[in-house]
Amino acid sequence: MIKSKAVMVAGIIDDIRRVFQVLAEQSRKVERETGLTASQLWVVKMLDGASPMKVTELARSMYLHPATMVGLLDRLELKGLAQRTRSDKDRRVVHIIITDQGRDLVRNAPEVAQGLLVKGLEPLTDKKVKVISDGFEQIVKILGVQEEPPKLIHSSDVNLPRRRRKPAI
Amino acid sequence: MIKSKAVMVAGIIDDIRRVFQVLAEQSRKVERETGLTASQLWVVKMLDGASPMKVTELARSMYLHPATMVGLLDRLELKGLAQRTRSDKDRRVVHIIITDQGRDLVRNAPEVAQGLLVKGLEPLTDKKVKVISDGFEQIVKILGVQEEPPKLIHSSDVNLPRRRRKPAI
DNA sequence: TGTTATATTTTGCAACACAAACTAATTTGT
DNA sequence: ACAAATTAGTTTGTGTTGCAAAATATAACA
Repeated sequence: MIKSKAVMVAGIIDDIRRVFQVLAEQSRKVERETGLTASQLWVVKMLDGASPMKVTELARSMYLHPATMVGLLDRLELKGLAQRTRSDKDRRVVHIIITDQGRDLVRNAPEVAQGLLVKGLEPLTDKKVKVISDGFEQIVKILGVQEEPPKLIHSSDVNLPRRRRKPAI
Repeated sequence: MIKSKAVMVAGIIDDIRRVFQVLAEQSRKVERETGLTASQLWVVKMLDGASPMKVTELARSMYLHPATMVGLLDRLELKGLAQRTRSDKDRRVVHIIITDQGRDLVRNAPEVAQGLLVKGLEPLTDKKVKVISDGFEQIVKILGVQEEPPKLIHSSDVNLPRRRRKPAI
């Protein structure tokens, strides 16, 4: 019997849920092993990709509130993985840079999903991998289109603090 | 130019990361709208699928620690979406049932990813949907195999409290 | 009967995530 | 030039998640 589209969609959603579960559990395991939470590791990786970054840039890239990012950075700085520097050009902004220790960590970080997936996808033929890859791109596109507009219409006030209320008195 | 397998694998990992982001953001939006966190909503949906359920059953089905589930249930009970009943057969166990209000909520719950995906996948041909579906199944299988053994070897003590230490005195 | 196992709960802790308010610096309007 | 508005980052306060360890209460076993 051939599955109907509705059934397949339901299956996809269920699969996503399961992937979600497994990755969450994985990240908890990594946390126990390395003392770094998934969020923290992600920030470090972000910095590894592009080093000085502003607080707001980082927050937006992770869809987080700036206040949340400050907390994350506090902990990372405490662990010596990132460092804050006040900008000279504009003294309001803070440049976050990754430390050597941070880079080391990224090198040796147990790749959460990566290791599993690389190993799991290894034995498949290129063609099969391509099929999977295309499927994911499709999903990202579907989820992405819905996600972009609010950011572009008014040029990114997503996850930034709401307009400050007039201060009392 | 044809992508190498390594590049495709990297792409898949990046796509998963992006799906993760989008869903996390979605769930925060739903939380703002309904006052229910993703975890809470998920428990209610679980109960909607099979009501009465034991605390431990629920915890295991969500890969959570029983203590974590207790907190979730406290909040759900407070909101009148679930209800606890002590079993008569075995007075240690607690049966969790979903309330009418809980069922209502599930009916009208803004389907986090579901809505987006159903709408996004709607215009695609059955064949394309199948390709995507197969891809996800593959990923789940890859992530799953690595994940199963610890549960099966000793018959599921995952996420159950560790052996209690001999009580002091 | 006493020991051991099971099911749930309580307590204590750390991280995450946000909103609101605050400080300091910069830009804009007049 | 200077007051008002904006921007960047931070602090403070609140609620949720998640776990481990210990506490309870009940059941099963030896």
